[in-house]
Amino acid sequence: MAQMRVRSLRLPSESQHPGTVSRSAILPLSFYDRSCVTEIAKDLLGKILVTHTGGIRTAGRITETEAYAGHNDLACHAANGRRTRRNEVMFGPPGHAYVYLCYGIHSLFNVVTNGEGHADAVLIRSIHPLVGVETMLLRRGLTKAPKEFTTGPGRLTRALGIHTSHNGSSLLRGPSNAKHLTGDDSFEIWIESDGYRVNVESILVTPRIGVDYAGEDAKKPWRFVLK
DNA sequence: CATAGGATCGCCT
DNA sequence: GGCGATCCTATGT
Repeated sequence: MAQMRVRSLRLPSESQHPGTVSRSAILPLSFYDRSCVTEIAKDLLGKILVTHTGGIRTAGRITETEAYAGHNDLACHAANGRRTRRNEVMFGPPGHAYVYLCYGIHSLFNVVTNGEGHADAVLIRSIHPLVGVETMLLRRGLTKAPKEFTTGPGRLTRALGIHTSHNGSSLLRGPSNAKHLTGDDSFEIWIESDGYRVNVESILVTPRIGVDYAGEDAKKPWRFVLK
């Protein structure tokens, strides 16, 4: 990966949640502003997806991603340059959230990559919970933590409180300190690195899930799973 | 305006 | 492994 400039983020007192480290770095624009979406999808494994609202932080380590390669990819919403109100955000600048509703129920979270006009995105399919487990369980309507409750693209968004109203949100900002704000006014999403290293042998590569309609593109090995 | 189908999940058998 | 939930999006008339 090209050298990237990271912005140091000093975490406030809430950082002594188990699983966090004293210092993390929000992924900068240069991380998302790259042309190889499969490379970015791989690089996102091991990073930490964070949401912060009303002073409450929830976060988990990314363990599964899928790359969607814009207009050349029949599995992508922007296949053949299709541009609609729903997928408009994908054509915009990198480092933003593309959140859309799937099967009428699930909000699916993607990060927009590559330069403006290139509708590339990475779908986040699973995280391992790290911060704010109680809050995430509450959002999932659970009282006790099952083995895995933030696996699956629909379940992780629900645990993190992400929904379609966050479509278009920038991922380049840190936490809002505006605790007096409520609901979406204070909702921030970002992805950070805590230095966790992923080695190539621990990455399982498979075709993407649920894209059988995409012909030959359905066979492309663009799903990445942290073993 | 009508309608088919979807980058899923959870519960059932 | 089957199926219902649940509703937006895209597309066609």
